[in-house]
Amino acid sequence: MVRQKTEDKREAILRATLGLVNNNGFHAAPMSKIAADAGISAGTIYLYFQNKEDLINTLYRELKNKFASKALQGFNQEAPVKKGFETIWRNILQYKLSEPEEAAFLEQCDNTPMVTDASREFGFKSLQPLFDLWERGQQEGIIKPLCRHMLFAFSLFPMIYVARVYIKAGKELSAEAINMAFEASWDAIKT
Amino acid sequence: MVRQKTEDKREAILRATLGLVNNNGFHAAPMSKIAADAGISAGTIYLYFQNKEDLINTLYRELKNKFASKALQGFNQEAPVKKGFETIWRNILQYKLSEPEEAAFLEQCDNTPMVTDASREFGFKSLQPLFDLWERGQQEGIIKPLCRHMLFAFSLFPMIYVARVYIKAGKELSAEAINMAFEASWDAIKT
Amino acid sequence: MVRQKTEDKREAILRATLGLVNNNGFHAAPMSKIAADAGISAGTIYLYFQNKEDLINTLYRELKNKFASKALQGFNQEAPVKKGFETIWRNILQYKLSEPEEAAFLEQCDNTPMVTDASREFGFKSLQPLFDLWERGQQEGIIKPLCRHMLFAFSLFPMIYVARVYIKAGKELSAEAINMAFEASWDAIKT
Amino acid sequence: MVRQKTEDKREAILRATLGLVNNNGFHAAPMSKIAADAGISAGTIYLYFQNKEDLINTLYRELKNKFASKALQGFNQEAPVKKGFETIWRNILQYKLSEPEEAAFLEQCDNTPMVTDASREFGFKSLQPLFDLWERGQQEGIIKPLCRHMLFAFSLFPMIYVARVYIKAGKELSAEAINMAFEASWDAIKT
DNA sequence: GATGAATGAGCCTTCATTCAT
DNA sequence: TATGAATGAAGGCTCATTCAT
Repeated sequence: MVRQKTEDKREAILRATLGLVNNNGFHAAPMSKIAADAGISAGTIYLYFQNKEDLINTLYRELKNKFASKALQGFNQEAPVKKGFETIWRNILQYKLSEPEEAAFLEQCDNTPMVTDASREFGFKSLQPLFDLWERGQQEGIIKPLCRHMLFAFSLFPMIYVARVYIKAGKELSAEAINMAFEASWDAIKT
Repeated sequence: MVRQKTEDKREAILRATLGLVNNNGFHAAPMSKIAADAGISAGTIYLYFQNKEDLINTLYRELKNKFASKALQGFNQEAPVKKGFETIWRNILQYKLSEPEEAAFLEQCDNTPMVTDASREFGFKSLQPLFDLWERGQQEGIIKPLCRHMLFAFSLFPMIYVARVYIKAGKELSAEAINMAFEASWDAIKT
Repeated sequence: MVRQKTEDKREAILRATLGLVNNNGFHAAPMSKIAADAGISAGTIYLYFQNKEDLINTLYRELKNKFASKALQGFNQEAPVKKGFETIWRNILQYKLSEPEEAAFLEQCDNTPMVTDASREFGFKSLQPLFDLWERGQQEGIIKPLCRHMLFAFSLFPMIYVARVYIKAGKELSAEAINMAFEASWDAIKT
Repeated sequence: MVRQKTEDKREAILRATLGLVNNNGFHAAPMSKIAADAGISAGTIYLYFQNKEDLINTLYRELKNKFASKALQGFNQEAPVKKGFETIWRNILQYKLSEPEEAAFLEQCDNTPMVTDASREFGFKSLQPLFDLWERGQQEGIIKPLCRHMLFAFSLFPMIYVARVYIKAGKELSAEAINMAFEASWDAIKT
């Protein structure tokens, strides 16, 4: 069998990119260093990705996909609103804590022109089931009649921010603190 | 008079930097363009700042200072906790809405290695009076016993995020929406 | 059969090269694109040609050969000088008009260091019968005693240039214009 | 006085470009080598020219200008047609022989996509007085009713081609040969 | 203080060529 | 024979910074 472009190499490039961008931002992740970290030659990257923008956006989308699938794990469309929300909320926190590198990368991407609007839109849509849940909650009168951006801002952003701070400081979040944080999140959006 | 002229130039450089970084991120703000926008020569920047990092960090700190002074405007240490919090909360929102350029710049800076940790720490400390207020609230049993990062995340970050989204979309926030947002913020941290 | 297939591939490579070089010049004809256009793998080219220079020079020589055989079609060594010259002159024009791609390629090659002097010399020699004819004409006192380069320049180059201009503009050359052009060519070299 | 971008440096860059392109074609004239030959740093070129295309086109236009002014030297609008034509014809030959480097460069440019159509058009227009002369000749019935491309092809292209061949071979053109060549040129276009 | 021409390291990307399969 | 993934040396260009004026 003819040698195939190995999935391994593609993965290595993506992983190297993730690591370098996380360490010092996009400006510290030149293609040459990515190649070196991936253990390949610079030109090889272009066998797997069209250019740097494509590489970054591909990584962004793959991580967003992974993030969404983790976030929705065990989520039951028909569960009560609060229960469903808690599932997703804890999933997301869990992701942020257990995959801090990926999480940090995704956050970096929200502020760089290297990531296209299309990619960002794609990322946003990955949480559609959560938005549907909120809408149901609003119809049931359980959730405040705020737009999804507001709801996101009040119930998820804080936790994401907190996770980042804790990760950076190397501290641990106690189960109790997490419970309180969830209650705060819920309080913020419930009617 | 000479002194005046000199101050002008410094200001012009800072303003040009703000504008360029905001438009397209750090990578679109080369020193040469900053100089051009400021109406001076490239070399002149180095009479006022050691290098690019110094320029960015200086701007960051100055804006943080301005932000803090606006945030604390009219704030009375001895007012009731909720009242005091509301004052600051509305001040910050006001700042985000009326100085979107500066606000956007500060947020950009939170994700770039160009801004040193020392600068970030400096920025955080500028809101000390708010942290003191929270502590008093906790002693009075009015505010949840969360760390300041948590409290910040739940009561201020959401509003900041919302303001950004609205600014970007060019929409206006109704007084009513603002009121609801404040209540959500307060609900999130009050006991 | 296998032999057939192999010849096919060689031909496909040469044809792909011709097409690509003609469209945008040598710099737009990378080996990878040639391979793609020929429907083969990049490495395969090197089974048929030593390297790019060899490929280009081979194509150049083959086209020069084809050109010469067309140019001399129906040419009779013993015909009167003017008659013989007219035959070749019209053949060449015909070639330039009916095979513009090949003609354009050959002209491109006259200005690139990719084609060796040896190849160019080879190309020049392919018109030996015409040079012999001119020499006979000079001995008969019918043709000006100019060197072959001069004669070529005055009687053939102009027509080639004109054909190129017309091809580029997509216009047609009328039979009358062709006749006039031939007379001008003849006038230029006849005594 | 503040140091100015020296005209010298600009000239050095143009001269280096001319030399390198002439030696081995465009592909042998990388910006880095041009800079080295000009005795400056690579980045400096970009202070004088926007990019490589701009550099090449600028050089092309400057040489065309120089060429045109040499070609029209001593040309008198009101002289008899043949006389006027001879003046220009000999001027052009003189230019080709005395400035072979420049001439060779201009010819290279006619076959590269690096030179824009606009530049080529510009170059063509520089000989307008000659075209006017031809038109007058046609009105007077002295010159064949051919389009300017044809006239150019028959009366100037050959001489240009010859000059190139002689230059390349390092031979000299005798005054007699030149006279004959002129007569051939005139014969080709006169009625 | 102020200038701006000059630098040169470094970036992204292309492409002729090789070689294990 | 044929493949095509892999290479790595260039190439064009940018930009933070310096320094002679």
